Amino acid sequence: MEHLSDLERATLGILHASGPLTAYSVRREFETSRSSHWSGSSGAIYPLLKRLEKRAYLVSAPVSKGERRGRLYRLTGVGKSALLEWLRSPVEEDEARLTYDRIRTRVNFLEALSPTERDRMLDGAEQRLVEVLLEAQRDFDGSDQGPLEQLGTLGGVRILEARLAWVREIRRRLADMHVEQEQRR
Amino acid sequence: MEHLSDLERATLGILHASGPLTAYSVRREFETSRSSHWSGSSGAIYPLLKRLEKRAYLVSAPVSKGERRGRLYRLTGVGKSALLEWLRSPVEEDEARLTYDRIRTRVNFLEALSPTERDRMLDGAEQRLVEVLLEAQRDFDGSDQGPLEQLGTLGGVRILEARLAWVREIRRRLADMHVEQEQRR
DNA sequence: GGACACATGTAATACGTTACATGATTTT
DNA sequence: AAAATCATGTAACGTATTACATGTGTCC
Repeated sequence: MEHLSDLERATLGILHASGPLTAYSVRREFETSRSSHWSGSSGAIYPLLKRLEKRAYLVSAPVSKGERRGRLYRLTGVGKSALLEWLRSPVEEDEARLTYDRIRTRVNFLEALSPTERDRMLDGAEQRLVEVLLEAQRDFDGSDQGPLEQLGTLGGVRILEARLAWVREIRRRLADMHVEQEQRR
Repeated sequence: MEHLSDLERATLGILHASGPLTAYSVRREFETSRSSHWSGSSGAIYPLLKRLEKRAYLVSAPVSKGERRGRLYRLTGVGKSALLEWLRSPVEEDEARLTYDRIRTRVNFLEALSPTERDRMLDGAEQRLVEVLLEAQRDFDGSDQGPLEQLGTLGGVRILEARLAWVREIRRRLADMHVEQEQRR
């Protein structure tokens, strides 16, 4: 059964949810999904699909839309089993722990900046988060997703809300710290 | 000035915050940090430090603790400038958007499971999130970090809280949906 | 003195990104 | 007819992971 990467598993999931797709359509799913950190670059997807087909998770059939060559990829029984096995497997600690947040990465080194610069950075972060949150909320509200597929999108919204609240919280904390320092003088 | 990866920037930040360090100590910062998605493997860190030294962001001097060979890496002016340039640069949309959450990746494909299996998966996710959140809160409370370094840790806590609340929310939603379906029969 | 953690490093491997090449289809 | 977009793919590149090799210091 071997090991599958998250990108590979997500690809199996997309193929399961959205039926047979061409490589290009798979790419677009990743490209347009706002809550994916994968770019869906062709250099990633095309080799990945070939890989998965060689391992029998997928089969492809040539498709002729007009003159265009192309292959439609479809999940095999093996592929579906692998997807289900993953989804049914116990959630590991790493899955709960591991997150990646580039704003948090910056915040970790806030110390290197002056108080003014810190606030400027956090202000910028706050603005971006607001922008992105609005987008995500629009995606969620005016979505053609079913109630189940929406749940992932909802997670994206909730996490953005939390990140925004957090940035605001630390701006307040820093402002308070600054006031305290002033008073101590 | 070239392009630096996030891991490289984080390394500069660590070196700035914690003074001269050996490669091993840098590794441990990543390994023990619960809110980093980098493993801090030696195969990543040793070449990275060499790379940064070759590009003049760092300098190293041999250190002799007992008989042990080793090199102590220290930030140069160039390195500090690069760090500050990064921290001062406007926050980009991608930094607000891009997050990685393996539980959300799973949830996106919940549809493939039966209602019972869905709940089992979410229950497992909830338990893991509780575990990890408790750890993170302990880290935050009993921490020897200064108030500024704590802010990143706080972000980790806040995001975990949000992810946990989200998982609980979708469990409720799914339960409600299920009840509705029962009633409709 | 044996076991184990500390510490430094390299090699093989895998895989995602960027950039590029190519051609079909649609739009203007 | 030219430009833009759709679509498929490859090649070069960088870099993170895993596994391994090696040796030191410490604890029992």
